[in-house]
Amino acid sequence: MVSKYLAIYNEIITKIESGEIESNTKLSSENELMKEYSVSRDTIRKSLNLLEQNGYIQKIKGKGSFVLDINKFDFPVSGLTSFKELSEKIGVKSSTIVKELELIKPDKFLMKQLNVSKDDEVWKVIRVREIGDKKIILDKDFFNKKFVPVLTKDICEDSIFEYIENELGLRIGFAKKEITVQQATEEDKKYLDLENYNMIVVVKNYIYLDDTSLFQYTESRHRPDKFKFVDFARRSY
Amino acid sequence: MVSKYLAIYNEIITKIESGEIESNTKLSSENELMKEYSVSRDTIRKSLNLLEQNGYIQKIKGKGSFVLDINKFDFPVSGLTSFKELSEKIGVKSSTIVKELELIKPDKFLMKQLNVSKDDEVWKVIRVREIGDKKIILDKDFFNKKFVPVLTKDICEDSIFEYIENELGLRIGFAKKEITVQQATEEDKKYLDLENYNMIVVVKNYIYLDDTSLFQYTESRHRPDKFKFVDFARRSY
DNA sequence: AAGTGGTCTAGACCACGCG
DNA sequence: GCGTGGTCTAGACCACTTG
Repeated sequence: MVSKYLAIYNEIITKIESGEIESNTKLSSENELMKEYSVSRDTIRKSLNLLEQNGYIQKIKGKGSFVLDINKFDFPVSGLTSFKELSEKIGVKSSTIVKELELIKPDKFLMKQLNVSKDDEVWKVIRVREIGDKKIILDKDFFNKKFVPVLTKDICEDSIFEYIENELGLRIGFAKKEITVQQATEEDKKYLDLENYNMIVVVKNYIYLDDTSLFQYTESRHRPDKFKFVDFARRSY
Repeated sequence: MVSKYLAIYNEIITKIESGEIESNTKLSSENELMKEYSVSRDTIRKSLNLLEQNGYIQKIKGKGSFVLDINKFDFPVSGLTSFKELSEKIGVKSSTIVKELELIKPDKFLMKQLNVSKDDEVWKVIRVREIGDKKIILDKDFFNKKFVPVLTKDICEDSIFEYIENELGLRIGFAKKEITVQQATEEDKKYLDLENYNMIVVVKNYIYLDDTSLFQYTESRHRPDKFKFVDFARRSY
C-alpha cells in the first residue's frame, strides 16, 4: 500500500527520466495537477516538495514548477545508495570479493563506533570491490549481531543492504557520512591495486535504524583517482 | 516577516542546542505542541518535518518525536555553508588572502562550467584560506558579471556569500557539489603550504539561483590531511 | 486582473506502539 | 483502547509574476 503522494511523485519522476516531460520546461500547475490526478492540492504539494528536495524540479512563486536537467548522470553516489545499486545504474561490470566474514568481540575502537559493549558480538565483513578488473574499493562493514543474527558469504557477495531491508525487514532511518583522506595502510596495499598511490579516501558511514538505534558502521576505502562524490544541496534555513 | 512554522522550527532548534530540550528524550507530541504554540497541527508538522530533515529529531509512528544527539559538532561542512560561517562556528582563527581579482573573458572550460558565451564577462577571484597560520585551502571563484556588476577586494576578504545574499538580494536556490582527489598543480604548490603532499582534494560547486540560472562556479582545493566532509542523509524514496 | 506557489486552518480517517 | 504520527481533504488568504 503506497500513499498517493508517493505514487504521484514516482510517476512524475518516470515521466521526467523517460523524457516525456522535457527538462527546462514548466510542469503543470498545482491546480491542473489536482484535476489530473483527482486529489487535493495538499497531496500534489507533497509530491512536488519531494521532487524539489531531490533535485528534479525548482518551484518559483508566481511562475510555476520547472524541470531541472541536472539529474542526467553522475548523481547516484550521494545519499544512501549502495555499491550494487550504484554499479547497476552506471552499467559498469563490477564484482565483489569477500575477504573476511566472521563474528568477533569488539575492540575499543569498535565499541565506540558501534556503541556496543564488550560482551556483544559483532559481524565483521571485509570486501573488495573490483571495477573493470581493478581492485578499487575496500569495504569494511561491522554490524551488531543483535540486529543481524545470520550472515553468509552469498549475502555479502550480493547486497547486504537488500538483505537487511527486504529479508530482515529492518528500516533504515538516516545515516551520517564522513569523508577524509588518509595515508594508505598495509591492509589497503594488501587488498587493493593501489599502483603508486599512497593515500586513500575514507568514507565512514554510521547507519541508524528507524528507531534511532545505531545499526552499522562502515568504512569504504577508495583509491583516490577513482573516487567521486556528488551531492545535491538545497539551502536549509 | 517570517512564517510561523519557520519561527517554531528555529525556536525548537535553539532549545535543543542550548540543552533546554535534552537529546535522546521525547519531544512534546504534535497535539501538545499545537496547544503550546496555538497553531494548527499542519503548521507543527511542517516545523517537525524540517527538524527531521536536518537531523535534529527522528519521528517514530505511534511513539513520538525523539531528539537526536548527532549534531553536537562536526556538522557544518555539509550543505551550502560558507567558509566564513564555518570558521566562525568552529571558532578557529582563520583569515582570507585575496590573490587575484579581475574581470576576464571566459575560456572554453569556463564557458562550459558557467554556461556563458565568449562575449560575457566573468569575475575571477582567487583566494587563499589560512587556518592556524597554515595556507590550507585555495578557492577559485567565477561569477557571471551579469549577476554581480561590482566586486571589490574588501568584499572578497569578508564573505562574497553574504554580499550576494544581503547586498545584492540574490536568492540561492540549490547547488551541486562534486568531490574528487587530484594531483596537485603548480598553482596549488605556489599558493598553499602543501608540505609533502602531492595530492589535492577538489570540491567543485555549481551554485544556482532561485530562478534556476547558473550563477557561480567554485573550485575549493584542500590539503588532503585537513579536509573533512560530513553529511547527513535520510533515505529518500 | 488572473494565475501561480506559500502559508494556515479544521476536520477526518488510518496504521502503529504500548499497556 | 488510547495516544501517536501519517495521509488526505476543502477552503481561505497572501505574495509574487505576468499580461
